[in-house]
Amino acid sequence: MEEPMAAHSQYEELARQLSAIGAVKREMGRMLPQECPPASAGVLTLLDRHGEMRMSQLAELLAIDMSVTSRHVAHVAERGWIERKPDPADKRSRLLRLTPSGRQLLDELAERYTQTLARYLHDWTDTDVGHLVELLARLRTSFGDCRIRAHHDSPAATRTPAAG
Amino acid sequence: MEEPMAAHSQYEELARQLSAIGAVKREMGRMLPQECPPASAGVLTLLDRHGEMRMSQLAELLAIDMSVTSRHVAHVAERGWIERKPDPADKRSRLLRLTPSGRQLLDELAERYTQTLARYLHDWTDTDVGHLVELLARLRTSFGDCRIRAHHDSPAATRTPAAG
DNA sequence: TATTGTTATACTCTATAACTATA
DNA sequence: TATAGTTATAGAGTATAACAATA
Repeated sequence: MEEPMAAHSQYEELARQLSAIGAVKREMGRMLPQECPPASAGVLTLLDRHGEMRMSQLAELLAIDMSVTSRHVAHVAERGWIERKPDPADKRSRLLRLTPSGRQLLDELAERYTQTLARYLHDWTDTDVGHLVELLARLRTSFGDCRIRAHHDSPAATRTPAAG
Repeated sequence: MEEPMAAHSQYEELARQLSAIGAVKREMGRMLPQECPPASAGVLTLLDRHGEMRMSQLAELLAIDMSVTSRHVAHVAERGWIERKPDPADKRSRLLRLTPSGRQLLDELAERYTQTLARYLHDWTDTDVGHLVELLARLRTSFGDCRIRAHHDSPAATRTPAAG
Protein backbone atom coordinates (compact mmCIF):
# COMPACT_ATOMS: atom_id res chain seq x y z
CA MET A 1 0.00 0.00 0.00
CA GLU A 2 1.72 3.19 -1.21
CA GLU A 3 0.51 6.63 -0.17
CA PRO A 4 1.10 9.41 -2.68
CA MET A 5 0.76 12.95 -1.32
CA ALA A 6 0.88 11.68 2.24
CA ALA A 7 2.47 13.17 5.35
CA HIS A 8 5.67 14.44 3.64
CA SER A 9 7.39 13.94 6.96
CA GLN A 10 10.65 13.06 5.27
CA TYR A 11 10.98 16.10 3.04
CA GLU A 12 13.15 17.97 5.51
CA GLU A 13 15.36 14.93 5.89
CA LEU A 14 15.72 14.66 2.12
CA ALA A 15 16.70 18.32 1.93
CA ARG A 16 19.35 17.68 4.57
CA GLN A 17 20.73 14.63 2.77
CA LEU A 18 20.93 16.49 -0.52
CA SER A 19 22.77 19.30 1.19
CA ALA A 20 25.25 16.89 2.74
CA ILE A 21 25.91 14.79 -0.35
CA GLY A 22 28.37 17.45 -1.50
CA ALA A 23 31.03 15.78 0.62
CA VAL A 24 30.73 12.63 -1.47
CA LYS A 25 30.93 14.62 -4.68
CA ARG A 26 34.07 16.39 -3.50
CA GLU A 27 35.69 13.11 -2.55
CA MET A 28 34.95 11.74 -6.00
CA GLY A 29 36.40 14.89 -7.53
CA ARG A 30 39.69 14.36 -5.74
CA MET A 31 40.19 11.15 -7.66
CA LEU A 32 40.30 12.96 -11.00
CA PRO A 33 43.58 13.52 -12.88
CA GLN A 34 45.25 16.92 -12.98
CA GLU A 35 43.87 19.38 -15.55
CA CYS A 36 40.52 17.59 -15.45
CA PRO A 37 38.15 19.17 -12.91
CA PRO A 38 34.73 17.57 -12.33
CA ALA A 39 33.04 19.91 -14.77
CA SER A 40 35.35 18.78 -17.57
CA ALA A 41 34.62 15.16 -16.79
CA GLY A 42 30.91 15.94 -17.06
CA VAL A 43 31.33 17.49 -20.49
CA LEU A 44 33.35 14.56 -21.81
CA THR A 45 30.95 11.98 -20.40
CA LEU A 46 27.92 13.58 -22.02
CA LEU A 47 29.63 13.94 -25.39
CA ASP A 48 30.55 10.26 -25.20
CA ARG A 49 27.02 9.17 -24.39
CA HIS A 50 25.04 11.42 -26.69
CA GLY A 51 27.53 11.95 -29.50
CA GLU A 52 28.16 15.13 -31.48
CA MET A 53 26.05 18.07 -30.35
CA ARG A 54 25.81 21.85 -30.14
CA MET A 55 26.62 24.10 -27.19
CA SER A 56 22.97 24.72 -26.40
CA GLN A 57 22.20 21.01 -26.25
CA LEU A 58 25.14 20.40 -23.97
CA ALA A 59 24.04 23.21 -21.66
CA GLU A 60 20.59 21.67 -21.51
CA LEU A 61 22.01 18.25 -20.59
CA LEU A 62 24.34 19.76 -17.99
CA ALA A 63 21.47 21.83 -16.61
CA ILE A 64 23.69 24.90 -16.32
CA ASP A 65 23.70 28.24 -18.13
CA MET A 66 25.28 28.28 -21.57
CA SER A 67 27.76 30.93 -20.46
CA VAL A 68 29.14 28.44 -17.95
CA THR A 69 29.05 25.66 -20.49
CA SER A 70 31.08 27.82 -22.84
CA ARG A 71 33.88 28.08 -20.28
CA HIS A 72 33.92 24.36 -19.56
CA VAL A 73 33.97 23.54 -23.25
CA ALA A 74 36.83 25.97 -23.85
CA HIS A 75 38.81 24.24 -21.10
CA VAL A 76 38.51 20.76 -22.60
CA ALA A 77 38.98 22.06 -26.16
CA GLU A 78 42.24 23.81 -25.20
CA ARG A 79 43.53 20.45 -23.97
CA GLY A 80 42.60 18.65 -27.15
CA TRP A 81 39.94 16.43 -25.60
CA ILE A 82 37.18 17.70 -27.90
CA GLU A 83 37.02 19.53 -31.22
CA ARG A 84 34.68 22.32 -32.23
CA LYS A 85 33.57 22.31 -35.85
CA PRO A 86 31.42 24.93 -37.56
CA ASP A 87 27.85 23.79 -38.09
CA PRO A 88 27.12 23.81 -41.84
CA ALA A 89 23.41 24.26 -41.10
CA ASP A 90 23.87 27.34 -38.87
CA LYS A 91 27.01 29.44 -38.92
CA ARG A 92 26.37 30.70 -35.39
CA SER A 93 26.62 27.18 -33.97
CA ARG A 94 29.58 24.96 -33.27
CA LEU A 95 29.40 21.18 -33.23
CA LEU A 96 31.24 19.51 -30.38
CA ARG A 97 32.83 16.08 -30.70
CA LEU A 98 35.19 13.94 -28.67
CA THR A 99 38.72 13.47 -30.00
CA PRO A 100 40.67 10.20 -29.67
CA SER A 101 42.61 11.90 -26.88
CA GLY A 102 39.34 12.71 -25.13
CA ARG A 103 38.15 9.15 -25.45
CA GLN A 104 41.40 7.93 -23.98
CA LEU A 105 40.95 10.26 -21.02
CA LEU A 106 37.44 8.92 -20.55
CA ASP A 107 38.81 5.41 -20.24
CA GLU A 108 41.12 6.67 -17.52
CA LEU A 109 38.20 8.39 -15.76
CA ALA A 110 36.04 5.27 -15.90
CA GLU A 111 38.82 3.25 -14.30
CA ARG A 112 39.34 5.76 -11.49
CA TYR A 113 35.62 6.09 -10.80
CA THR A 114 35.23 2.33 -10.67
CA GLN A 115 38.24 1.83 -8.41
CA THR A 116 37.14 4.58 -6.04
CA LEU A 117 33.56 3.37 -5.77
CA ALA A 118 34.62 -0.27 -5.48
CA ARG A 119 36.69 0.72 -2.46
CA TYR A 120 34.07 2.87 -0.75
CA LEU A 121 31.04 0.72 -1.62
CA HIS A 122 32.59 -2.68 -1.00
CA ASP A 123 29.66 -3.73 1.19
CA TRP A 124 26.97 -2.56 -1.23
CA THR A 125 25.15 -5.02 -3.43
CA ASP A 126 24.60 -4.34 -7.11
CA THR A 127 20.92 -4.10 -6.28
CA ASP A 128 21.57 -1.31 -3.77
CA VAL A 129 23.66 0.63 -6.26
CA GLY A 130 21.00 0.13 -8.90
CA HIS A 131 18.30 1.46 -6.60
CA LEU A 132 20.31 4.56 -5.78
CA VAL A 133 21.07 5.23 -9.44
CA GLU A 134 17.42 4.80 -10.32
CA LEU A 135 16.17 7.10 -7.57
CA LEU A 136 18.74 9.80 -8.35
CA ALA A 137 17.80 9.71 -12.02
CA ARG A 138 14.15 9.97 -11.11
CA LEU A 139 14.86 12.85 -8.76
CA ARG A 140 16.55 14.79 -11.54
CA THR A 141 13.65 14.07 -13.86
CA SER A 142 11.11 15.26 -11.32
CA PHE A 143 12.97 18.51 -10.85
CA GLY A 144 13.73 18.96 -14.53
CA ASP A 145 10.19 18.51 -15.69
CA CYS A 146 8.98 21.21 -13.34
CA ARG A 147 11.88 23.54 -14.02
CA ILE A 148 10.79 24.15 -17.60
CA ARG A 149 7.56 25.79 -16.54
CA ALA A 150 8.62 27.05 -13.13
CA HIS A 151 11.02 29.92 -13.88
CA HIS A 152 9.76 31.75 -16.92
CA ASP A 153 7.31 31.26 -19.72
CA SER A 154 10.07 30.42 -22.18
CA PRO A 155 10.52 26.72 -22.91
CA ALA A 156 14.31 27.10 -23.35
CA ALA A 157 15.39 26.74 -19.77
CA THR A 158 19.15 27.04 -19.41
CA ARG A 159 19.40 30.40 -21.09
CA THR A 160 20.25 33.69 -19.41
CA PRO A 161 16.91 35.52 -19.15
CA ALA A 162 18.25 38.27 -21.42
CA ALA A 163 18.27 41.72 -19.78
CA GLY A 164 15.95 42.89 -17.02
CA MET B 1 19.81 -13.34 -3.96
CA GLU B 2 22.14 -10.34 -3.58
CA GLU B 3 25.64 -10.28 -5.04
CA PRO B 4 28.19 -8.22 -3.13
CA MET B 5 31.39 -7.31 -4.99
CA ALA B 6 29.87 -8.31 -8.33
CA ALA B 7 30.26 -6.77 -11.78
CA HIS B 8 30.19 -3.10 -10.67
CA SER B 9 28.72 -2.29 -14.03
CA GLN B 10 26.74 0.60 -12.57
CA TYR B 11 29.60 2.45 -10.91
CA GLU B 12 30.12 4.76 -13.87
CA GLU B 13 26.42 5.49 -13.95
CA LEU B 14 26.43 6.31 -10.25
CA ALA B 15 29.34 8.68 -10.75
CA ARG B 16 27.39 10.41 -13.50
CA GLN B 17 24.26 10.73 -11.38
CA LEU B 18 26.20 12.15 -8.46
CA SER B 19 27.80 14.67 -10.79
CA ALA B 20 24.42 15.73 -12.18
CA ILE B 21 22.57 15.97 -8.87
CA GLY B 22 24.07 19.44 -8.39
CA ALA B 23 21.24 20.84 -10.49
CA VAL B 24 18.74 19.65 -7.92
CA LYS B 25 20.78 21.13 -5.11
CA ARG B 26 20.94 24.48 -6.87
CA GLU B 27 17.21 24.49 -7.48
CA MET B 28 16.64 23.84 -3.79
CA GLY B 29 19.03 26.64 -2.94
CA ARG B 30 16.99 29.10 -4.99
CA MET B 31 14.08 28.61 -2.63
CA LEU B 32 16.02 29.96 0.35
CA PRO B 33 15.34 33.47 1.72
CA GLN B 34 17.72 36.36 1.13
CA GLU B 35 20.75 36.50 3.42
CA CYS B 36 20.53 32.75 3.94
CA PRO B 37 22.71 30.82 1.45
CA PRO B 38 22.61 27.01 1.50
CA ALA B 39 25.67 26.79 3.74
CA SER B 40 23.96 28.88 6.42
CA ALA B 41 20.91 26.65 6.27
CA GLY B 42 23.17 23.65 6.83
CA VAL B 43 24.73 25.21 9.90
CA LEU B 44 21.37 26.07 11.44
CA THR B 45 19.91 22.65 10.70
CA LEU B 46 22.77 20.81 12.37
CA LEU B 47 22.69 23.04 15.46
CA ASP B 48 18.98 22.38 15.73
CA ARG B 49 19.36 18.63 15.47
CA HIS B 50 22.44 18.10 17.59
CA GLY B 51 22.15 20.99 20.01
CA GLU B 52 24.93 23.16 21.42
CA MET B 53 28.37 22.24 20.09
CA ARG B 54 31.87 23.50 19.35
CA MET B 55 33.29 24.66 15.99
CA SER B 56 35.28 21.48 15.53
CA GLN B 57 32.25 19.29 16.04
CA LEU B 58 30.25 21.32 13.56
CA ALA B 59 33.05 21.10 10.99
CA GLU B 60 33.07 17.33 11.42
CA LEU B 61 29.31 17.11 10.89
CA LEU B 62 29.45 19.39 7.85
CA ALA B 63 32.41 17.40 6.48
CA ILE B 64 34.23 20.59 5.53
CA ASP B 65 37.40 22.24 6.80
CA MET B 66 37.11 24.23 10.01
CA SER B 67 38.34 27.37 8.24
CA VAL B 68 35.29 27.20 6.00
CA THR B 69 33.05 26.39 8.92
CA SER B 70 34.37 29.48 10.68
CA ARG B 71 33.21 31.69 7.83
CA HIS B 72 29.76 30.13 7.68
CA VAL B 73 29.37 30.44 11.43
CA ALA B 74 30.42 34.08 11.33
CA HIS B 75 27.79 34.74 8.68
CA VAL B 76 24.91 33.32 10.72
CA ALA B 77 26.22 34.84 13.97
CA GLU B 78 26.36 38.33 12.42
CA ARG B 79 22.68 37.97 11.56
CA GLY B 80 21.75 36.92 15.06
CA TRP B 81 20.69 33.40 14.17
CA ILE B 82 23.20 31.76 16.53
CA GLU B 83 25.21 32.89 19.53
CA ARG B 84 28.82 32.04 20.36
CA LYS B 85 29.58 31.63 24.04
CA PRO B 86 33.02 31.00 25.55
CA ASP B 87 33.51 27.40 26.64
CA PRO B 88 34.17 27.38 30.40
CA ALA B 89 36.06 24.10 30.04
CA ASP B 90 38.45 25.38 27.31
CA LYS B 91 39.05 29.07 26.72
CA ARG B 92 40.13 28.40 23.13
CA SER B 93 36.71 27.00 22.26
CA ARG B 94 33.40 28.65 21.55
CA LEU B 95 30.06 26.98 22.09
CA LEU B 96 27.52 27.52 19.33
CA ARG B 97 23.81 27.65 19.99
CA LEU B 98 20.68 28.61 18.07
CA THR B 99 18.92 31.83 19.07
CA PRO B 100 15.12 32.24 19.03
CA SER B 101 15.61 34.22 15.82
CA GLY B 102 17.52 31.30 14.34
CA ARG B 103 14.85 28.86 15.31
CA GLN B 104 12.26 31.08 13.72
CA LEU B 105 14.25 31.11 10.49
CA LEU B 106 14.47 27.33 10.62
CA ASP B 107 10.69 27.12 10.72
CA GLU B 108 10.61 29.26 7.60
CA LEU B 109 13.21 27.04 5.92
CA ALA B 110 11.31 23.87 6.77
CA GLU B 111 8.18 25.30 5.24
CA ARG B 112 9.96 26.33 2.05
CA TYR B 113 11.73 22.98 1.71
CA THR B 114 8.49 21.11 2.22
CA GLN B 115 6.55 23.26 -0.22
CA THR B 116 9.25 22.97 -2.87
CA LEU B 117 9.62 19.22 -2.56
CA ALA B 118 5.87 18.67 -2.38
CA ARG B 119 5.59 20.44 -5.72
CA TYR B 120 8.45 18.65 -7.46
CA LEU B 121 7.85 15.22 -5.94
CA HIS B 122 4.08 15.17 -6.16
CA ASP B 123 4.12 11.76 -7.82
CA TRP B 124 6.54 10.17 -5.36
CA THR B 125 5.30 7.90 -2.61
CA ASP B 126 6.54 8.28 0.93
CA THR B 127 8.19 4.91 0.48
CA ASP B 128 10.17 6.20 -2.50
CA VAL B 129 11.33 9.27 -0.59
CA GLY B 130 12.25 7.10 2.37
CA HIS B 131 14.34 4.80 0.18
CA LEU B 132 16.22 7.72 -1.33
CA VAL B 133 16.89 9.27 2.08
CA GLU B 134 18.11 5.94 3.40
CA LEU B 135 20.42 5.28 0.44
CA LEU B 136 21.88 8.80 0.51
CA ALA B 137 22.57 8.49 4.23
CA ARG B 138 24.23 5.15 3.68
CA LEU B 139 26.30 6.56 0.83
CA ARG B 140 27.63 9.32 3.05
CA THR B 141 28.43 6.78 5.76
CA SER B 142 30.29 4.53 3.33
CA PHE B 143 32.41 7.45 2.15
CA GLY B 144 32.87 8.90 5.61
CA ASP B 145 34.07 5.71 7.20
CA CYS B 146 36.75 5.34 4.56
CA ARG B 147 37.72 8.99 4.61
CA ILE B 148 39.02 8.80 8.15
CA ARG B 149 41.76 6.35 7.21
CA ALA B 150 42.18 7.34 3.59
CA HIS B 151 43.80 10.78 3.71
CA HIS B 152 46.20 10.84 6.63
CA ASP B 153 47.01 8.78 9.66
CA SER B 154 45.35 11.29 11.96
CA PRO B 155 41.85 10.38 13.13
CA ALA B 156 40.73 14.03 13.12
CA ALA B 157 39.64 14.34 9.52
CA THR B 158 38.33 17.81 8.75
CA ARG B 159 41.40 19.68 9.87
CA THR B 160 43.83 21.54 7.64
CA PRO B 161 46.92 19.27 7.52
CA ALA B 162 48.98 21.99 9.23
CA ALA B 163 51.95 23.13 7.13
CA GLY B 164 53.89 21.02 4.60
C1' DT C 1 14.28 41.42 -34.32
C1' DA C 2 15.64 37.00 -32.32
C1' DT C 3 19.10 33.52 -31.43
C1' DT C 4 23.93 31.21 -30.76
C1' DG C 5 27.75 31.55 -28.49
C1' DT C 6 31.50 34.36 -25.96
C1' DT C 7 33.26 37.30 -22.45
C1' DA C 8 33.29 40.31 -18.14
C1' DT C 9 31.88 40.60 -13.55
C1' DA C 10 30.23 39.07 -9.17
C1' DC C 11 28.97 35.69 -5.73
C1' DT C 12 29.11 31.10 -3.25
C1' DC C 13 31.71 27.40 -1.62
C1' DT C 14 35.99 25.07 -0.55
C1' DA C 15 41.08 24.15 0.59
C1' DT C 16 45.68 25.57 2.03
C1' DA C 17 48.56 28.12 4.91
C1' DA C 18 49.75 31.52 8.30
C1' DC C 19 48.44 33.41 12.49
C1' DT C 20 46.46 34.03 17.71
C1' DA C 21 45.40 32.40 22.03
C1' DT C 22 45.09 29.05 24.83
C1' DA C 23 46.25 24.05 26.53
C1' DT D 1 54.71 21.47 21.60
C1' DA D 2 50.02 20.77 20.22
C1' DT D 3 45.26 22.26 19.56
C1' DA D 4 40.87 25.54 18.71
C1' DG D 5 39.65 28.89 16.04
C1' DT D 6 40.41 32.98 12.76
C1' DT D 7 41.84 35.18 8.62
C1' DA D 8 44.17 35.75 3.94
C1' DT D 9 44.63 33.93 -0.38
C1' DA D 10 43.61 31.04 -4.27
C1' DG D 11 40.74 28.18 -7.13
C1' DA D 12 36.46 25.90 -8.96
C1' DG D 13 31.62 26.53 -10.14
C1' DT D 14 27.68 29.19 -11.30
C1' DA D 15 24.51 33.26 -12.67
C1' DT D 16 23.71 37.73 -14.76
C1' DA D 17 24.49 40.98 -18.21
C1' DA D 18 26.65 42.89 -22.23
C1' DC D 19 28.44 41.78 -26.56
C1' DA D 20 29.45 39.87 -31.63
C1' DA D 21 27.97 37.22 -35.36
C1' DT D 22 24.35 35.16 -37.74
C1' DA D 23 19.42 33.83 -38.60
